[in-house]
Amino acid sequence: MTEITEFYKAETYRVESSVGYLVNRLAQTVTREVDRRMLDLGLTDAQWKPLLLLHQGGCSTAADLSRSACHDTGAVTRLIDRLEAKGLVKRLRSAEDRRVVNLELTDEGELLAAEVPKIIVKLVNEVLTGFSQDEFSLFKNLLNRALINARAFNDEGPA
Amino acid sequence: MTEITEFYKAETYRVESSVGYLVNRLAQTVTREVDRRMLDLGLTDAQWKPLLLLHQGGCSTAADLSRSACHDTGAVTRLIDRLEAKGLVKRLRSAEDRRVVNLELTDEGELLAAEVPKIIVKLVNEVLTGFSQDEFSLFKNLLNRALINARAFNDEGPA
DNA sequence: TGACAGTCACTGCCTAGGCAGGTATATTTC
DNA sequence: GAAATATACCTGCCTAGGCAGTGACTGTCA
Repeated sequence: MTEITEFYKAETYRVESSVGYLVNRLAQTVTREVDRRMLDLGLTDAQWKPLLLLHQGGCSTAADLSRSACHDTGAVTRLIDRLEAKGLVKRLRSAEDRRVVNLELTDEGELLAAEVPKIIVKLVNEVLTGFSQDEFSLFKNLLNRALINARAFNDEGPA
Repeated sequence: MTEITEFYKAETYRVESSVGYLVNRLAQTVTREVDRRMLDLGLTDAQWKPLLLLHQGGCSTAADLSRSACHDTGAVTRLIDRLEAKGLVKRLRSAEDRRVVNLELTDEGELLAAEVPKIIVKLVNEVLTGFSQDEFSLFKNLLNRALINARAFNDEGPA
């Protein structure tokens, strides 16, 4: 087990000065901006990801999507409900495995999905304004390492 | 206006390889772990922050909390409803300004709030396992710069 | 003083996700 | 082939937040 450095102490902890605060606020702020820029497409931040995953072929069922986004399957069911109601996704019961519902984008869904990367890429590049290539790599490296540390919790499970 | 580097391109964009993905996943994973560790206290990730802010004296009204967390005032109203229902917070209509409802922790609320920093600090330090002091500083610096870039969107408003 | 803008808390309606439980179907194991 | 196990999807109930609109109140300024 690696040594744990005391970057923070309970006695002097302040919400606003924490890394956790920064990470959450960054996610919150960007999410909100994505929502705003997706308004023209009639999409939300939660909806563009499954749309793009279906478009790019990485996922084809609700189970795929829930694994891919680390979301509850119930949440995904309802997310698909909303996408289906908007006429962007079709549900097709699989013939091979009758438990499975295959998801397909409608023509309109495909059209929207194709627009998504342009918006997202533009925004991410803007958020990284002023970053050098080295800083960009380092940022990803640090985020990745923090994520790996955090993920370890899930695996350990309750003692 | 600073130059914007094309770290990502729309044609080759993949959800899983994006910095945005890392930031969101990190926030999501840590949030879920906080929820788990707060179970004993009967708190959620959303609830420990207002509790601590009231405890430390940084906030004393719903408006304070909504500004502090960048949340909708409606969301805060309902968050306080839940904290009040748990017997952790009291609402006291202000005499000086009768629009204002002053918030106070109950005795039980104070007790819980005092436990919160221990849990949070332990978790954050664990997430930063393996980080050097330099990396820690750099991480905060990069997050801060990204956040400042992202915040600029809100200020600009629609064109 | 009386209109007006701003602030505070709240409400209804929406999207969104977690958890627990249920049903149908597949797969594995004996 | 029957029983146990796993998987896929769905549902109800919960917390949670955004947006728009409301009523009560305060401060300002003509």
